[in-house]
Amino acid sequence: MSAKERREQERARVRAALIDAGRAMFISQPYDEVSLRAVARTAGYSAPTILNHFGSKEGLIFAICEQDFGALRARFERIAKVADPVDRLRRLGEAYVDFAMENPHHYRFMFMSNHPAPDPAQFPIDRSNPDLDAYAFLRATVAEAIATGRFRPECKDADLVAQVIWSGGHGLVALHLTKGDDPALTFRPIKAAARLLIDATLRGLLKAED
Amino acid sequence: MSAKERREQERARVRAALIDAGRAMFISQPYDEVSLRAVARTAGYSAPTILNHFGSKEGLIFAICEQDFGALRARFERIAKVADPVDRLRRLGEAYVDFAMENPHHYRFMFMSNHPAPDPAQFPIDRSNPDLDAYAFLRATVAEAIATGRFRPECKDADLVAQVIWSGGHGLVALHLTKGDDPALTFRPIKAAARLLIDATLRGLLKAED
DNA sequence: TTCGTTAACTTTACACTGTTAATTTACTTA
DNA sequence: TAAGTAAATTAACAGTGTAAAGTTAACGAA
Repeated sequence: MSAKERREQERARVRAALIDAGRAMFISQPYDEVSLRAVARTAGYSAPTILNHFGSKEGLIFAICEQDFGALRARFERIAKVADPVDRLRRLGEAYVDFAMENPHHYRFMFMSNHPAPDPAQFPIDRSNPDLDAYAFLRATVAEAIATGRFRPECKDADLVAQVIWSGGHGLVALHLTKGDDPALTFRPIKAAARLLIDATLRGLLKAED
Repeated sequence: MSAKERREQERARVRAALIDAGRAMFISQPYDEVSLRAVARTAGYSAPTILNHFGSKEGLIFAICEQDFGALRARFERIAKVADPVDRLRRLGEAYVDFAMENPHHYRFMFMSNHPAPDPAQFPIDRSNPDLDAYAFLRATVAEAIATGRFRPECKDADLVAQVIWSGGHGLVALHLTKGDDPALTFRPIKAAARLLIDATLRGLLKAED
């Protein structure tokens, strides 16, 4: 093994250690309550080391999320095998809501925080590959259902339909994450709401016979 | 005028000045990019004066939002006169989306930020009065539509149905506010999406004959 | 009128934050 | 062995929200 390779391996090891330490804290605390210094301390490094590896605090959090979103991708891959595109949409919605509630801080950072899109050079997300990108997967499934004539005639635009469906799922999750503990809002169990939401949205978008 | 009254009036004047200065900055910048010191400076006071009046930074921002949400309430009051509850729901959805897009930072703070519910003593929002609270208004309208037999039989729970409808609207708005400038997501115009979303959601929830 | 009280505001200070710059340390290579 | 390089460190910067202490002015009672 060359010296350069060894250096790179060591660098990857440190990077992994920082991500692990960061994840341990980020699982239980949201983005803005996890301080770089705290992560660095638990990892056994100093704060600027994180910046050296990830460029910024957001870079670190994004790296953590990027890794853990593999779990969502894995579920998508299983769902991709479902033959009927409408069934697939249903399963997709359930998986999306489940994932968000299991990883609230990840979800919050990825879909509810306003940050410039991460540097594609450092974190390449293939937006055109449905296997890797959640929205692309949704859009492709919608397009398939449109192509096979399942949607109502006014639903010809796959992006528009996908965005309407995504809005429902995201809204349900986001409200629960931000307002779920508001005692004045008697939230119904999210599972029940998700079921009604998915059923109603699809019924409203699909042709009557479905 | 008694001295005490004069003092209270002066206090209200300062309070209004702080709110005005805060609003001017908060219109164009989100919550976390508006610093107390900056607001205080433009209002001609020192930072702790804001804390004296509003208890915390969030207290100030909430006071600003609380005032400006009067515009939303005014629209709701007009909509309240619409006879048909389903028509009312439609109008409600449109008004909600419009308001959010016209006041993105207010919306972000009120519905997309995680803060403990504001002290009810200082900011009393009557949750039971539909004229004042957006969710209460939505819920009451849903309940009326349920009572008059417009919704499908599985839609008996006004809270559940209201939360499903709210999810759609909130999700659409929230996605546009956080991801609206992501070049990889070709967002369709929000007006068009809102129309399809509202149509589809209601069609999916209402009885077929509607 | 004068004195003590009170309220409102300011200055100062604290404990943080993410980030940058300068510096040290260790290792590789010529 | 000497030079060079990469990666860590410490120190420092410019902010933040907020708490405590100090200042000033107006008020009510003697």
